[in-house]
Amino acid sequence: MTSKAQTVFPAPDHDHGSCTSTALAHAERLCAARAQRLTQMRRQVLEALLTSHKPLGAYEIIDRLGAKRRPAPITIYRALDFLRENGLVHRIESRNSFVACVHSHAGNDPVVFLICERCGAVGEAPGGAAADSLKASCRAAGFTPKSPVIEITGICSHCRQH
Amino acid sequence: MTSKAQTVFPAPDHDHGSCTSTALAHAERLCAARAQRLTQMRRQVLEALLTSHKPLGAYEIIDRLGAKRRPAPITIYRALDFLRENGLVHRIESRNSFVACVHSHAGNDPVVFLICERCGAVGEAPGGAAADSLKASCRAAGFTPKSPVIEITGICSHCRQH
DNA sequence: ACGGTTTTTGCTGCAGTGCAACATCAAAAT
DNA sequence: ATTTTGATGTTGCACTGCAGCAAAAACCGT
Repeated sequence: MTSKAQTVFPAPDHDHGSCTSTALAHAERLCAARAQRLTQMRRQVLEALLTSHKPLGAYEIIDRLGAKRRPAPITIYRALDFLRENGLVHRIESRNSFVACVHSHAGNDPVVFLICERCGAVGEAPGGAAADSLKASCRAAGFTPKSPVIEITGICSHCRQH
Repeated sequence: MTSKAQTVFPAPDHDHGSCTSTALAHAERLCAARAQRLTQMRRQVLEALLTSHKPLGAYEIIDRLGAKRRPAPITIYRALDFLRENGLVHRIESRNSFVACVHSHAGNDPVVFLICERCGAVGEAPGGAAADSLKASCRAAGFTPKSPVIEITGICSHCRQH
């Protein structure tokens, strides 16, 4: 079961470097396939999110690539918009912050974000099962759903053990 | 089925006045029972949310009670904190705004917010069924959940018909 | 009614979020 | 080569949300 939990919450000591470069390579392939441009700026923003492995706010992102010249907030938001449109980044609504997406999402099943209060890590759990009952609730209310947001705060498996 | 949908999305032409005063009376009873003080400020903020029947941001709330003297944002947030702690108001995370709660929530089942993109109305659907599968997802990830946030954007029953 | 305590509100200031409008510059299409 | 599109830079602004302190109001025991 530990192995299963790790697919959602990577161990704190896992190989950041390799998972970052894997994700970057995937982003490049995906953009190439779609004729979308993964520019310097966009790549840097994605990279900042990948290496932090936690949700970051716009200003935190600026701080992390601010060595040379600090881009304005709007620049970050535009890069984030692009990355979100291409499914490379998610927005955490309850935190006004953003995380890099590590999976390839199966179909358009909604994702459940598990947000650790202690360490700030965010895991993505499959939401297929919950989606069915949510759709039923929507139907009962005569509501036509578009994008479901499911965010759960709590304590992650690693923090739990201490 | 229309009657069922109306329990989640009240008809645009329903009797605001009576549902507002009912909710206010309920708030008063609840605060009295808990020895909590429903002060002028708090009451006014709740009233603004009830009469609007849509989510409002802090500044919008200020505008609605600003006739006489405009309270500072912090005053509004404090009133909102109080109202939320007592379950009279919910925060819509994906909008940074707040709605008055119209039901008595059964137990601590999570609520599903259905947010209409067209008219801005927010309905509260029961989330008991979805909660079970979400809890299962959490367990599988070794995650101990606290407060689930479920918000779904889409088109409500009334807007659908036009 | 009095003073003391607690709660609530007012006030100032600040950091972060997020967008609009416009200018500039580079790449792609014609 | 020219036009069109897209990306970034710049300025400015409005909203969100809280910290810290001071003043005012409500509560309570005597």
